[in-house]
Amino acid sequence: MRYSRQRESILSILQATESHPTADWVYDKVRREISNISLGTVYRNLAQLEEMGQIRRINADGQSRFDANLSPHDHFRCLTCSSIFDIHMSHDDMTAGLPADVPFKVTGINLELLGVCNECQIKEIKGENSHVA
Amino acid sequence: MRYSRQRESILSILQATESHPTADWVYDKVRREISNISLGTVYRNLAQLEEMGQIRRINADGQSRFDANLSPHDHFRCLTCSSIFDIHMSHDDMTAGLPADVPFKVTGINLELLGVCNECQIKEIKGENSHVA
DNA sequence: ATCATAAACAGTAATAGTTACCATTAAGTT
DNA sequence: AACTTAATGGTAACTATTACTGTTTATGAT
Repeated sequence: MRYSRQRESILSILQATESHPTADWVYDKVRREISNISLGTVYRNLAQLEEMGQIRRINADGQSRFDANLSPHDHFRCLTCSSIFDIHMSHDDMTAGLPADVPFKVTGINLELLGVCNECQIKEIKGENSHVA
Repeated sequence: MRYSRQRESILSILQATESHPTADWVYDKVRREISNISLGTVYRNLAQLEEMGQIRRINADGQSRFDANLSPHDHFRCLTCSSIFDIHMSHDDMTAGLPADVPFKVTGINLELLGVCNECQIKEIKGENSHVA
């Protein structure tokens, strides 16, 4: 992977915020530094940075949001305004005694495990989908 | 809410599967019963059923998936083929001793709390966003 | 049973977020 | 400095979803 000013700028913008921004928000910000940067470049680099494990993708409603904070943590998402807040709490605490001191009205939990299913692992061994991401 | 054959059909299709289908999959299925049903009708009804709490929406990658199984459970999503599987396990077990007997290679957990943030609760009281979903 | 009302519809157009394409630029190597 | 090719900017295309509009239909009242 070759260095690029665009990617560096995108990453540092993400690292400087705690707001879990969308690609569009990043685009607006990075344009102040690189005025003619293309939106496609922003998307491409966000995908690459995710692939390299330098940022996390959160998919809320219809949009991706990005987070450069790699310390293990979870998120609270407001169903009204779509804001995302960091939650630093053990999963046990979260599901057991749900937040009393937290200014959120929590109405639901989405827990999702990610990985590779059995069938895909088998195919992987057979080399059948080396072409799949 | 008025009865409609279309909505009934959509709901019963969802209740008959464990595959967490997309709107498009539901559309294909329901067309076998109501051949001229419109895709817009499928989307509208899925949104209404969700609103009424009769189905759950799961948002994976760029698409919504739907689940009529209302018993509390979580999901495993394959990063390769996008399949979603039900996980019936306590959150404690899930995050503590992660699945050993399960045929998934688990590489990540997304836990997301949903609800209404402090700011939105205040606005709600003031009646400022009665127009917001 | 007929009628009136508006919810729900089918069909289509429009939108939003994202990806693909391609000619040009520039990072890194020789 | 010349070369190779990853990465870019600009634009077109694509996919999932929503909005619009005239028509149909469920349902409650006459």
